[in-house]
Amino acid sequence: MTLGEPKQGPSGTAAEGISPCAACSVRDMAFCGVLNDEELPRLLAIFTTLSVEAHQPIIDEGEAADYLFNVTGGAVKLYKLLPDGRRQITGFLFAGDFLGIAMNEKYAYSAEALGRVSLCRFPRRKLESLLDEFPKLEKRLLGMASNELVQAHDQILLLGRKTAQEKIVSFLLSLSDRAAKRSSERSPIELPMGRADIADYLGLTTETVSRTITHLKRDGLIRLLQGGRVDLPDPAALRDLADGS
Amino acid sequence: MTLGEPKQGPSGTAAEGISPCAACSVRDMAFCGVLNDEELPRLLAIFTTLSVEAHQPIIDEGEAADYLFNVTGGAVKLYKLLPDGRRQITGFLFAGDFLGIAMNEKYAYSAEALGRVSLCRFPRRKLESLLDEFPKLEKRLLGMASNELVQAHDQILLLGRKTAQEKIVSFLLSLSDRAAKRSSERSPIELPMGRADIADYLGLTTETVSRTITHLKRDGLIRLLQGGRVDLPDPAALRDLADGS
DNA sequence: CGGGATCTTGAGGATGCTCAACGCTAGTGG
DNA sequence: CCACTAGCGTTGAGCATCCTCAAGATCCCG
Repeated sequence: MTLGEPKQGPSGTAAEGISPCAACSVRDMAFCGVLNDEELPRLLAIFTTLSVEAHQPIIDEGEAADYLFNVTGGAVKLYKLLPDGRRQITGFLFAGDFLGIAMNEKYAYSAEALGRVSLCRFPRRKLESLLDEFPKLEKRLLGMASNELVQAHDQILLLGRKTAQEKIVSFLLSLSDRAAKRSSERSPIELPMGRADIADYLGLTTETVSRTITHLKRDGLIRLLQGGRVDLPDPAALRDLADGS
Repeated sequence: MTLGEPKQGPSGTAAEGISPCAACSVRDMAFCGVLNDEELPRLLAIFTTLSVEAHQPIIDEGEAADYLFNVTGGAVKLYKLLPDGRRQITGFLFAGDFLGIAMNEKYAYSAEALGRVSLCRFPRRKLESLLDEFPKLEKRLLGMASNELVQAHDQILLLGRKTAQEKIVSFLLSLSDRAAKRSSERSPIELPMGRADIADYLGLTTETVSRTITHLKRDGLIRLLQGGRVDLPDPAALRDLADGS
């Protein structure tokens, strides 16, 4: 089972009556942002909002890709597994990110809620019909896919050729950059994921992640705050560390 | 400079007069395949064919992404560099593959011809206009971008969590699969790239690539033939090795 | 047939992993 | 209110995989 229907939260009721898009804080960042107020109802008609509790699955690799999602709040991890249990996290999603571009009838990876997550869920067939109706929607998705590919190649460079410290620093900076795009503060940054998730994202072990963070802390390059928040006092120095220059 | 104009080969003349698409062996696999004979002239009007000699650059990371390409023959490597010279090859392209989806005004990586390469070159602006005219073209590109994302995530899993042997075996199998799609034989496969390129693609060194190949050879899992060709006598056994099961 | 590049093989070493113990924190229930 | 516990993070010691450095083998092209 892909999505636990019973876990559908109380926000599902918000879809009745008033438009959830009106109050949506990520509408401009998400792909829906290209639709104007007259076109939006066509989109509204096909999606439902829902929320998923922490640690609950959202999609499972290999299942039929019947739904696509927009993350409107919270954080999501995407991952793939090898038969013996080794895990690679392929990405983290935050508010405004789209879930499901990378598919092929079947989902290419699994997704799980990091904390409580709010989502808009679109039936793929219906969304594809809308793409025919609104070419600018399709153009937007193509642009987002292109951006995701650029990021994927950055991650490939990181995994293939960077040291543990460069990986950690690159990771922190990318979180900082993405927070800035969501018009949050650039620093301190939130770390909604645990050390094991960071390790599986960067191709390391939890021990190495922990040690490297301790090292950065001792060098005064980062500061650990309450609630898993991290302060980056000298972003410029970190940028240099991130690619070994 | 992105593309050495003087290197433009004699095939450039083929664009005058008869359609190069009529004789194109990869038309069905490439994105042009969705256009019928009446629509094709609109595409013909905007692109030029050219060939690039071995080891010559095709695009450079960071340059303005003014052109997109279709590979019609030969092989191409895509790569990114770190400031200190470390290199990560992010992919190899063969006949029928599209070059340039992953961009953002600027190219996200560099591309270089492995041997002599034949290309169709499209000015991006003009191609984007055509996308408005032919939505099915845009749909096809979105589908290709989606496929590329799936493959990128496979590569991320490989780089983050696979051993040297699993990486090599996965690589050989993926070449075999892609050759099969181009309706070539599934085995033996061609290796148009050197050991150093394979190493930079898999996040290894040339020595480790060489040793691992030697090891596979001793175990009878592969056979090295003339001209850098490799025979895979037992694909099923290799599939098991590829993901550690 | 010669020479440069590429590939292979070997020995030693370093980065990051494995295995293990300890500390911290938050949630729980008495 | 506090002891208890479970999960997570940190630290340490030893080790394995893969890298580095080096030399020899092979191939390819002139």
